[in-house]
This record gives sequence, structure tokens and C-alpha cells, in this order.
Amino acid sequence: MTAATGWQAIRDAALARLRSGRWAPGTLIPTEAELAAEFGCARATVNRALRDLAAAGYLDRRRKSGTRVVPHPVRKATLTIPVIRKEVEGLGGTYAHVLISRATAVPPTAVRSALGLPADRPLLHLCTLHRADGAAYAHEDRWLNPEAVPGLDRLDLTVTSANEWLVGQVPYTDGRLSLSAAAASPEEARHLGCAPGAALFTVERITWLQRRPITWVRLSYAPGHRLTTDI
Amino acid sequence: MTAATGWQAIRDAALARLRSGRWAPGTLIPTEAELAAEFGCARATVNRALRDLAAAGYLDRRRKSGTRVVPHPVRKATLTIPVIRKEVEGLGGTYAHVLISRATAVPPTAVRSALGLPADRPLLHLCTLHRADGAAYAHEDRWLNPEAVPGLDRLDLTVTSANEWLVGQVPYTDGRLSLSAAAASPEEARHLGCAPGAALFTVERITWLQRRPITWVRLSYAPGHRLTTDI
DNA sequence: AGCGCAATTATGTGCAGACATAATCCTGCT
DNA sequence: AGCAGGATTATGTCTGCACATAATTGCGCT
Repeated sequence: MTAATGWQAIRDAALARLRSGRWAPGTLIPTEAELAAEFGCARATVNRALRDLAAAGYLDRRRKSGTRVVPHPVRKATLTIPVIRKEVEGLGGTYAHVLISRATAVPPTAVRSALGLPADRPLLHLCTLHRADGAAYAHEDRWLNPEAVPGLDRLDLTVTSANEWLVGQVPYTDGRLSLSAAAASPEEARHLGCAPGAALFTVERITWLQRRPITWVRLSYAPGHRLTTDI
Repeated sequence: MTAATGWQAIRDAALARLRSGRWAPGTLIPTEAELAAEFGCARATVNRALRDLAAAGYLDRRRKSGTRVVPHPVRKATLTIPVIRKEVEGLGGTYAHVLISRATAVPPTAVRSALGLPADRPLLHLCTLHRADGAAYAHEDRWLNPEAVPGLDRLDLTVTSANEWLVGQVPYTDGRLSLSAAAASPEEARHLGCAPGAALFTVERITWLQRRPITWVRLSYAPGHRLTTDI
């Protein structure tokens, strides 16, 4: 089970003691020097292992005070920018997508100001429906800055989704992600096959490359979608 | 601005090069040995800095191949178990809470099976409303295992919320967190002051201490709530 | 050309020792 | 008792060196 060696073996051993209750929440664990003696390694190696567990939220380390087991681990969840095709296929489904609309227009104020663009700058507006096994999976509403995305005009969006193409081809340096619940708009309801006003889990995301806005996108998942993580 | 020293200074310098575009997404950066020579430090120190950036999702490091700038940084968001009082006060609001109901009952099947409890085990059921500046902030629906929470009967839940008391006093070793959107139930709507069926951002959480279930809780935030993070 | 194996190379990890730093502990003074 | 300041101590970090490991490169053979 624990095939780890080196500092990872020590980390795993420590984690086992945490899980078993041998090192109880809120209590102090032995010092680095003591553990180094017990495991027969250098103190630096123990330090590496315990630092890793502290970064993962399991331990609280303080100079002079020692290392304490955190009573309420605060774990970090990885919020990916998924390629939705892979997300669907990872769940064992068959993926498909449909380009609903494509137009160049001036975006709404909320989108414009979130991206930090001047008032009358037109963007490319795309609406896409992502399907899993034929059923609606998520509705995508996207505004794209054509100046920041070279090669966009040569792309057939009915074959490759903007989502997948951007993730694969267009880098970014900064981004902001926002999770919320929203009532389904009439259009979302029509495409997702739910009632208007239904509660939808929505993910909004903005990305920049060196201060240049790339895209604003809102994904509205079909009713029932959940984002789950261990903590 | 960058008062950092040691390996953190090198990390910051590298991050600045990433942000400035001097190290472009997808490209290779100099080797550890080269950077160590440039910064006048040991290779191990550069290693520490770059390992940190790789853990943060900015760099991709491979033996022999070198270190490459990740085109799409996948950042990690910290999903805390908040003490809601602090969450509200951190936003500059005045916190208050109201105990809506308190009863011992057998939980619904979904809660029971999620916790892994036998069929007829009664739990303590609490409903609480959290307020910010007098306005409803979140509705809390909680099932508590009294066997796993000693001292519960001596607690005045009208003064200290179960949320805060548990976070402060009761440790856990494992947990699961789930984000979703849900339509407001009639009771939630009444307490949150919104229409029944309104879209609510909900957080469900289960915690165990050494396989012993502690609590199941669902927080339904008032309409408009968002969880935002940089990526 | 195609293939396999060895040399090369960049990162991964380990060690011992040293000093830095922060926090606690403790002593002695008032 | 209360306080200031020094001793103590556990973690934080750096260095130089060594070897491990993975992956690419490239040589040499067929």
C-alpha cells in the first residue's frame, strides 16, 4: 500500500498516525529531531515531510512551540478549468456539443467592466450547448476578445468547441473564477430542458494574458450538478 | 514591495518574470544551475523556489526535460469550513444567529446513508438562521451525532451557534464537501426572505472523526451569494 | 532507415552542519 | 506580584556535496 520511500515514506507514516488517532487533533507531535532519530534519517528529511503535511493543512508548525495537529484541517480543492469533453468522458458519457449562436456585438456592461474594456469594443459572442449521452449537460455563454486570440477566424467552432480550443491553444497568466447559483433564463431553460427559473449551478470565469482580456465565460450546468471534494 | 529574502525572493522574481511575459507560457525556463549562478545561491535554493511555483500550478517540472511554464495554470482554491460569524464580520457586517428549531429525530435516508449510520439511529436536528446586518445571510440545516459530540447537552445553542462551537471544539479527521445549486424550500424561503424555488447556492458538508460520523450540514446562502477565487 | 543501448542531462532527494528566527521559559530585579 | 531581558528551544533556511532517477540524445550496429 505505502510503496513510498524517502521523505514521502515519513509523510505517509505521519499521516497514518494522524488518521489512526495516535496523534490526536490539537496535540503536539514529537520534534523533528526525535522523529529523525526514530526514522533514522536527517532532520531535513523529517522537515520536508512535515512541511508537506503542514502545507496540506494537517499540521500547524511554529518555531519553538513545535508541531501541532490541526483540529479542523482546511484542505484545498483544485478548481480546474475543465475541458468539458474530458469531464463528460471521465464520467463515462459520450460527449457532443452544439454551437447555438455566433455573433459579433458589444457586450453587456457587466461583462465589459469585468474584463476592463472600453465601452464600445465589440467582442465575439458564442453560445454553446454541451451534451452528455445526448442529454444537456451545460450551457456555455462566452464573450471572446478577437484581438487576443489569433487564428480564431480560421476555426470551425461546430467541430471543436471554443472551450476545448482555448484550453489547448491559448495561454493565460491571470484569471478569476466565481461560483454561484442562478435562476435559469428562458434560453438556458430551453436548451437545458428545465423550467425557466430553475436553480442552476453556474461557474463564471475571466482570463487575461498579460493584462489583455481573453474571454469571459459562464457555464450553467443542468439541474442536479454537484462539485464534490474531500476536505 | 517584495521584502522577501532567501528562496522566497527567488520565487517572487520568477513569478514576476512569468507575469511580465519574460518567461512565456509553454516555454522552457533556465535550468536550476543557471538560475543559481544568476542569483548567487545554491541550486537547492532555486530548487525550493521552483518547486513551490510548480506546486502552485505555475510550472511543470520534469527530469532531464527541464522546467516549462504551464499554459493554463490550474490553481487551488481553499475551501474552508468557515465560522460564519467570522465570514460575516470579515465582510464588515454585524453578525447574529437565531436557533429556529431543535429536535431529536431519525434523519432522512439521504443523510443517514451519507453518514453511514444504521437505519433507526436518532440524531439531533438543528435549524439555524445566520444574519448579517439584520438581513438573512444563510440558512443552516444540521444533523448531529450526539454520541460523537460530548458536552453537547450542556451547550446553550441560542448563544453560541453549533457551527462555531463545532469548529472551535470538535475535531475531525475526514470530511467531504459538496457545492451545488438548489431551489429554496418553503421553509428556507420564509427564513431567507426569498420566493420558494429561488436559486440558492448550497454547501453540504459531512465530517467524521476516526470513522465516527460527527455531523451533516447544509448551508443555503441567501440569493446572490458568490464564491470567488483567483486562479 | 530502424533499432537498441549507452551517455548525457536536468531535476529529485539525501546528508551533515551551520546559522537565523521566533517564541517560550525562566531568572533576577524592582 | 509584575516586569524586563536573557537563555533556551524548535522550526526555518542555506550551503556544498553526493548520488538517484527519469527522460532525452545520440551513437553504433544491423
